[in-house]
Amino acid sequence: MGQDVRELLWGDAARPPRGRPAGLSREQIVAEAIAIADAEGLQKVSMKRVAERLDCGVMSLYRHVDGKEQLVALMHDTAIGPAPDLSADRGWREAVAEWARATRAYFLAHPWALPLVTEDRPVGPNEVSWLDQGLGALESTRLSGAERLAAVMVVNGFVRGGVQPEVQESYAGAQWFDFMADPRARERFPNTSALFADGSMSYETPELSFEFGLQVVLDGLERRIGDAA
Amino acid sequence: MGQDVRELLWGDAARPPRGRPAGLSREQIVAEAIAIADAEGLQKVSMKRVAERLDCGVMSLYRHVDGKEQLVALMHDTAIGPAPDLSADRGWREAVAEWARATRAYFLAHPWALPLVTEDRPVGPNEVSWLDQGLGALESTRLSGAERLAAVMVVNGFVRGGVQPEVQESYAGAQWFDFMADPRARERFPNTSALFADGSMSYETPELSFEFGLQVVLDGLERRIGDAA
DNA sequence: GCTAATTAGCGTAGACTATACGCTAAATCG
DNA sequence: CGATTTAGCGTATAGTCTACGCTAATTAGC
Repeated sequence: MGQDVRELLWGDAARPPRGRPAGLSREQIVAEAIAIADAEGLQKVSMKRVAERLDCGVMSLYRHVDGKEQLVALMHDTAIGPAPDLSADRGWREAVAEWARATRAYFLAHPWALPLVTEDRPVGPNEVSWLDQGLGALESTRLSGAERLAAVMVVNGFVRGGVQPEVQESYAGAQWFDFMADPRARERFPNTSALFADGSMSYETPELSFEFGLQVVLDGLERRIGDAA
Repeated sequence: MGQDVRELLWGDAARPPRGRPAGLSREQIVAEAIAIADAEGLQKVSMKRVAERLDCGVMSLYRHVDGKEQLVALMHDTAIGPAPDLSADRGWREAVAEWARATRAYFLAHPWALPLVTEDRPVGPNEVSWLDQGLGALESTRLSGAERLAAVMVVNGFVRGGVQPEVQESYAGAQWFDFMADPRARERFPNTSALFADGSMSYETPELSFEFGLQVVLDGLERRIGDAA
């Protein structure tokens, strides 16, 4: 029931008019799974929990979804949705910046997706549309295909890395305090403890850090691109 | 037995001379877990498998490790090891480049660590040393503390993002082919399908993509830093 | 050397997972 | 009215992690 990439991609649903009509739908299942993940985290998403929410038997889910792996992949592709349209004529720099900000907004809205995208997993059509828009943002430049791809991955990697401390307890939390509390930390981790001491690690203004990093990346791209479009 | 950060950080093992002596050690357990992950992937690492390799009962592991979560955290911190010493006087640019290349080498050697580092998890002392060295590489610059931190995270994010397609089947694999095989792909994902058509997505020369991205990031940093040290 | 204290090893059991199989119910087609 | 097709789902199986409590091995103090 639906590992067919074609159906997932192009929406050739083609509901067969024979047989018992479905009460459940894949969309409902995925939506409920996303709701659980948003509220309680990805690891609280189990087939049982999803079935309870939909008031159906656990095995009924498998009529609409191949298994948990596919369900999780669908969660991501559904939650991220189609990429924003960047075809406006603002020039590549602002287009890439918008792409980066939109990506960041997604991970802030659905923090559970962050570890997910690093996993080896099937890619969905919406995610492809994001890649496509990212590449499109660089269309006006004279970068080669491989360079454009590399550029999108630089931006994407930067966004993910920057969002992580915003989204996860451990980074901003008491963890650093434990490390830096020991007096020997000054000797062993001098740079980190200095940063910690002056409050630079508190992540109180994540937007500023993000914009700083973004401008760094864009500056680097601009130098490689040469001219602005 | 040992969620004590202190012991983990500073090696204050302080084996108590009373009681039955230990036949197992945390180091052995972690080493065996790493061996499994290297050979078969992280998800093949179970307490049972580790115990089998060590020829001991499953619950014996819990005398040396708090639980699976801590074990996995220890795997990463042990596998990555202490950061390379970058205190040579090559200037910040080459120091950051070395840091990035070393980070990439780690993920290539232990691909299972890639999804791991994106998870919300306890950070270990070796990982802190990497952060510290990364910050140290930028010591000669006039960047503020927060900016240095942001810079390290840009580089780190870039490395992770760039390594992912090198390490995972799905990215270089038949997945893209499925998407791009359909004639409608040209219309819906024009930029991606163009890249796919001319072979730019085959990831045949990952080093080149990596170096391209790295230079982009370094150029961006250089512009923010102004002078080279 | 004996006893108490301390620690390591680990078997059992419980509470979770995901999912393969096969049955039953509900719909349409001929 | 069958025959066919599909949906819903109960049961059972094979995993997972780990809390608890017992036994064994060692040392400290007497």
